Amino acid sequence: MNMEKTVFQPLYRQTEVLLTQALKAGEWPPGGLIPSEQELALRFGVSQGTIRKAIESLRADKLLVRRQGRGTYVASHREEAAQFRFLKLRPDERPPHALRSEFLDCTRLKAGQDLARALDLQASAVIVRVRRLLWEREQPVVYEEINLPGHRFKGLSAERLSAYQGPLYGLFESEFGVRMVGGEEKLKAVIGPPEICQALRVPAGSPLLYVDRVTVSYDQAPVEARRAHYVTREHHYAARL
Amino acid sequence: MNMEKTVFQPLYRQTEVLLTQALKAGEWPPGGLIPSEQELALRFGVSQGTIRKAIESLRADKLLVRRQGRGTYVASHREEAAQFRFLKLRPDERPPHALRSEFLDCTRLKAGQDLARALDLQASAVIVRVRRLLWEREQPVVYEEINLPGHRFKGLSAERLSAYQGPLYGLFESEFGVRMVGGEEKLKAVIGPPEICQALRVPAGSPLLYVDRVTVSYDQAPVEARRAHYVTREHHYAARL
DNA sequence: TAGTGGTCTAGACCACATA
DNA sequence: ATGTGGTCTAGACCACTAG
Repeated sequence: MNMEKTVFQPLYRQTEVLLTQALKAGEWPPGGLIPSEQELALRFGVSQGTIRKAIESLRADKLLVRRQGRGTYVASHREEAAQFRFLKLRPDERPPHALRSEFLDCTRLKAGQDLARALDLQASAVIVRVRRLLWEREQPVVYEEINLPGHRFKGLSAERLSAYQGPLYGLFESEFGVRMVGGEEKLKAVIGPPEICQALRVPAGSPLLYVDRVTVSYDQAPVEARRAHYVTREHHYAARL
Repeated sequence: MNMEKTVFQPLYRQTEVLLTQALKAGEWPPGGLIPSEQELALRFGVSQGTIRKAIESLRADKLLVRRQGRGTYVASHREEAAQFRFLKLRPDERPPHALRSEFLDCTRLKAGQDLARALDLQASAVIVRVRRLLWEREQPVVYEEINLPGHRFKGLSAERLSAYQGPLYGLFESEFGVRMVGGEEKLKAVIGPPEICQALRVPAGSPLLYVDRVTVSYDQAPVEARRAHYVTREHHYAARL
């Protein structure tokens, strides 16, 4: 009988969606200040407490950063705190520190079936593929292949990559307006392919940690498919339960 | 309102601590109902809103489960929802399903330096060590060694383990009053040791995913050190960013 | 119908940053 | 001194569950 189920969404969820849309539209730049609770409450026609709950949810998802006395900011990959959120490789003994990036090449090609599925594209769509090594001191520890939808990364080139200082996702957000907000990784232990072992300066046949990442932007839209091999001889992948 | 300047903690944090202590003391059993917000507010002398915030924090940490119209319950490892929180190995293609446990042995020995440090014990303290295989259908996929502080797991034996049906952490919480609430894992890709490859029915020299877990109970006290080898030929370790 | 948690509001006051 | 977010309270009403 009662076929119509109420599609009830609480006000603070609706407000959260509106805020996310504003973020997605780039209404406030990464690292920028968003309006105060009072202003937002007025704009959306809800109480301050409701706005607060919506903001708290976005803060928990690391889309916003709150600073008492100063205001609420759009999270940015350029901040110190965000550096180790996406790279979970840590030295076994020493404290972690930033890795140096060496770009190998940057090419454009057709996505193909697998990547098209991962990135929610047509198999004939063009993607940009970046390959690089990450070095810790004089030892490479990561070899990775980064695949991006071509239409969202138009001017990306080897020169532009090499010229940029800082985390890759920082470049993506400031130069291409694509902000990575989350992702999933699938890990396997594999015997490293010969050419990758060579690039990583480890003996042929060494075990490597294979990491398959799909990174998403606002609304969980996939915008990056990354396949990496980690050297875990003196490092480990850190996960929380 | 007792607010010391130097050690200021908001009221809802203090309330959270009190609730955690009650949980730790076993005032309400796992799976059991805790008092309503009204009762707790009265008991701790704070408003309902403050109690709500404390409970929400514990719910986010998966120590409590709330059900509208019914009440707030102590989280339990026997519930369906908690099954895959600690084992992140998933089949590449098929949907995940519960694994069968085969216990190999259960022995008592001195902790030694490494385990003593991980479990916060004296090196001379006695630990219980359980070794087992986890099977998916007719194929073993996990070999693991589980180390527990002997004084908290007095009657644990091979017979008792084999007799119990369901998740291991369910037995720990109901039989020994030790509830696992979180943990950290360190992952490495390794060449499987011969005896472990043999137990897992994979060729000698196969790459395996080595997982070093430290599991904690209330107040982040370590209560388990687990070393496992995963077969990732048709499975992967799933992680979120 | 009674009791639970879930949502929403309004207002007061505190802590912090900046000018 | 002003404006921001952070905490705490009180009360109203809604949604869900169970007897």
